[in-house]
Amino acid sequence: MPELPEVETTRRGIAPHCEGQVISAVTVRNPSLRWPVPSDLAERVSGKRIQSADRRAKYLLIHLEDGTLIIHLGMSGSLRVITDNAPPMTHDHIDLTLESGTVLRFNDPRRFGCWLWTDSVDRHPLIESLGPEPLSEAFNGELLFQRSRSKKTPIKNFIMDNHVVVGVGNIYANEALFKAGIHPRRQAGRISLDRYRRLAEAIRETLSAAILMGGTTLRDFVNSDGKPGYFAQVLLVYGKTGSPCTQCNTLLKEIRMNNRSTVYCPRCQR
DNA sequence: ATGGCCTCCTGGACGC
DNA sequence: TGCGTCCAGGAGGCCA
Repeated sequence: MPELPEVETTRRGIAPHCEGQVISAVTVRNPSLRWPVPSDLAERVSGKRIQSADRRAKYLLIHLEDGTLIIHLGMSGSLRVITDNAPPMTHDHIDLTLESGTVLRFNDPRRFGCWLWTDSVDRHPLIESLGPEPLSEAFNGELLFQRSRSKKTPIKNFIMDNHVVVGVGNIYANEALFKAGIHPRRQAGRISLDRYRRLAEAIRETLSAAILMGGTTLRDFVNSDGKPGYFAQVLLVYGKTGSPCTQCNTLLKEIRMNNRSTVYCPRCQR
């Protein structure tokens, strides 16, 4: 799935097409997503003007006059801008038709994504308890240090916890820990402030670089134009088990953590 | 409260 | 060519 860079890439792709537009129709072909698509979604949003296409964590927030569409792409979702009346394909579950004729089309083979509507997004249970954005001023080494005291969970699990910091998924957790030289299994509560400063910087750098390259496409991520992202070409550890470390030539090792593939350099990461 | 595990679902890769 | 198995970018919810 789309991790934060892929969601941000999607947001930037759809924003110019939908901001200021009025929604003229909603077509739900399959409401069976992670949570059922609200049966009154069409009447909630039809005729409403889109104020902005925003993002919080990996949620796309389509702000309307009187509420917000909360969209998550799950593991396999994509949102594309359709301008040529192309017919819907398999797994094209939802169309948002705009007054301009442009269609925002949601495709999600695994259906782990969601489409919800709320009139108070800041108090929505999926949104209100999220940690800071990794690219904001509020996110830094001090924050990670403070929140990690007495935590026994491994550092990789810790930085993937949305209550700590949002938007760090499996690929970028692996990459950031490698850049910061921290072993993914190290206990979060036993890492120094200094090392947390390096880690916060590594997370920030990794995510920013991925956004600049349009996200990571491993199998099937496409942006709003249906194009892949290019960050996969510069991954340092994820998907590179058995390859030599770019720093020391030691062969990269793979372990499972929470059933997610975890790749690291046994020499550089302590 | 904390941490770890399961689960939702489809499809692609791989081995036999 | 076909079939079974495993794996995948998330993250809420449940259980100990």
